[in-house]
Amino acid sequence: MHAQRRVTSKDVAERAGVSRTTVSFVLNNVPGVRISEGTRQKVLHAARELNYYPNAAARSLASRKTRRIGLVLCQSPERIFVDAFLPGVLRGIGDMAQAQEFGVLLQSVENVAQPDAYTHLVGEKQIDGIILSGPRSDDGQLLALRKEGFPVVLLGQLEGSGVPFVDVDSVGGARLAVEHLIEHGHERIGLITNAPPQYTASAQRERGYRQALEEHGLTYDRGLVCCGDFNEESGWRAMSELLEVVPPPTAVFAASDLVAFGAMEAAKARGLKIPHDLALVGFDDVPLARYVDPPLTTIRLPAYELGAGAGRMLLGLIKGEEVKDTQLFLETELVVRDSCGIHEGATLERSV
Amino acid sequence: MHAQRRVTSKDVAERAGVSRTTVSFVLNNVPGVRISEGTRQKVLHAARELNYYPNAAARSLASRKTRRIGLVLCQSPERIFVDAFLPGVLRGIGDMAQAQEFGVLLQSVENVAQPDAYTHLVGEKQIDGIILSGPRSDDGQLLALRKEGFPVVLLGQLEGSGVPFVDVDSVGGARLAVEHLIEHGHERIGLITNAPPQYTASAQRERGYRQALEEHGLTYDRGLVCCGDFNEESGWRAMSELLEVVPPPTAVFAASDLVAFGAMEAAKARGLKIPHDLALVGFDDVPLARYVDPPLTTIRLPAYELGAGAGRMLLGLIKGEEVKDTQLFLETELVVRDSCGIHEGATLERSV
DNA sequence: CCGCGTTACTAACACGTGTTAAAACCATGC
DNA sequence: GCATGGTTTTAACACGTGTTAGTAACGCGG
Repeated sequence: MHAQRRVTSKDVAERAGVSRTTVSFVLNNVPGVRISEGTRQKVLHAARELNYYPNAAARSLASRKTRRIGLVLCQSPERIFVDAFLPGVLRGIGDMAQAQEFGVLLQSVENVAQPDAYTHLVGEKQIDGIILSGPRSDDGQLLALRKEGFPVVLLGQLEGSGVPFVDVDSVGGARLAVEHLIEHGHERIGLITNAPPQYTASAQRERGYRQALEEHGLTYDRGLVCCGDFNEESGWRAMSELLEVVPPPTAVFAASDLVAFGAMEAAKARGLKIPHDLALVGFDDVPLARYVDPPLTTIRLPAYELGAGAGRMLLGLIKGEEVKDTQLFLETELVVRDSCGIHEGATLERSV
Repeated sequence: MHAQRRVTSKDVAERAGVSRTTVSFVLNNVPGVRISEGTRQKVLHAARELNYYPNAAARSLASRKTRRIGLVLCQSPERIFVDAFLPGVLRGIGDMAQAQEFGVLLQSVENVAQPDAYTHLVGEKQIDGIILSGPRSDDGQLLALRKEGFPVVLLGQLEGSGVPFVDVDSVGGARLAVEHLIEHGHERIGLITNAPPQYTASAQRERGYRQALEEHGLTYDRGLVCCGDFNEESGWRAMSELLEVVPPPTAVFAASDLVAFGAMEAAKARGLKIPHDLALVGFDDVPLARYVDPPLTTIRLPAYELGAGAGRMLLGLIKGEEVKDTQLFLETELVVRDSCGIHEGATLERSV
């Protein structure tokens, strides 16, 4: 009727006229065991003829390795932001895994109150290692895992925890943005942060802003700094405040594109022309940054590279290699569009 | 040193003073086997005390079930489009899987030339069923899988193949958009398709456009139909053509938001005010649709529900339930913003 | 006391592979 | 002919669970 009986390594062995063990040796290229070229070919041929696939469960059971990694997505307040980068990150992780013939098991943790939602993956030995996106500092499970030596890599850092991670170089990115404005003559540059300062990323972006100012001999003015809170609404409010300052800034760095969108609308609502009356630079390069009016100059995050980096690092840890750079910061990239005023008078950018 | 020896069901059995089989009976709630409440509690207690997790590989091997489903993402030309919905779809699938204690194994197929990139998942028995996003009609592997009775569900349909699928009701969605325009007085309504007509989704959206016209006694005018090609550039070109027609349309339905963005720019470039001089409705509700100027009225696709529907259907097939609705079309939703002219004079919509 | 049905449990095998320790084979030199 | 050493191959066990067939305990009517 259905399913012709599964092909096992025993069938391959019989077909090739050898023992099952020999088949295993050949197919796994076991080091230290020399197999004559003749038998090797016989085995490979038989396996191909029978369309043999080794059973993953049996293999895992015997070898104690699953050839799978877990990707855990923790719900974060910046969901919209995370969503925009998820496809790129997934591709990065997927490519690395595929290259080493690993699978990727996805798990999303809805509820922060139930943080053991991914522990079962480890307990059941579903995976050999785990990539955790959006880690919470109050995640006890995480530290427990690490203590027992289970391979873990974070996407985004958890300061002081010592857990290996891959993250964006936010400081450098912010500096890139602000230096760009400075180089084009601006001296009064406002900052709208992406979030309250207790968020690591927020503090780092502010640090970059500060560094850029100081390195170019400009003074850091607290009055030119306002706090964003992830969404555009907060950007609107912050920009409104900044425009009350006298004299007002000639340029603003908004440390998040979403916040920048709100800020842009607020400036427009007051009759200001961007970039003519006010230059604006964002951060993240979310997909719609190039569509707003004017197209937003911003800092691109290396989504694919984040995923690929985390995947590569985790696979290294799993294989027991001595991974040296266990804390990886990836470089960002300045994407120049119109909102910064460099292209004054140019028409709508239509390229990718 | 490391890893205190794994806790097995044998340990639980000894601790509870029963046999290993009894443990299995209790933990799996095997139907038809009656266990006294006393032993049941003893077993559960022991398992909890020892922090016991059954080994997934062993369980798979013995039961011939993996409790995992595969999600295969095929590269499609509409990548930008797919990316925007991926997070929602993932959440939908993930939720359904999690509810039944299934895992989700992700696999992306980069290269169309290598379509067997996901066959190994089945051959190795990594998964019990598969969800295929962006199926190609020339995918021989797919039909082979189906023929041998392996549970498959498509995201997006493959006409005439008979493979179970979940898809958007594109016809209904397009009708919704066009009816909205008709109800507000428009009689010359142009269509810009999302893609060349050989694409199923494109043909369906045109059909919906046609149905809406006919049901309201308007005649279908070939001259008011132009072909888009996924991107905004094609939308720009198509809109330029439509505006040459005399008399020009008073409203345009662009069967894709991206195409609509290009069309919107083209209209603006000719000095037309949207929605005053020309009403515009899009399709997809990509995240940035609410940010363009004016915010785009469009048709929302139920991303989460697509994932949830596919997940539910696949899990049903796996459990051998008689799934009756094996071809599922999900309803869309009209999202009214400003580009259609209904809110004439209203201020920028700032709500979610 | 015996036979019988029901309930609660157990012994033993199956699942398909990895891997170790030992055996078979083979050529070589004495 | 035989010990030697190296190369291939094999038999046998381990991995941790699900599951069938079977047994002990128990109550009950005869």
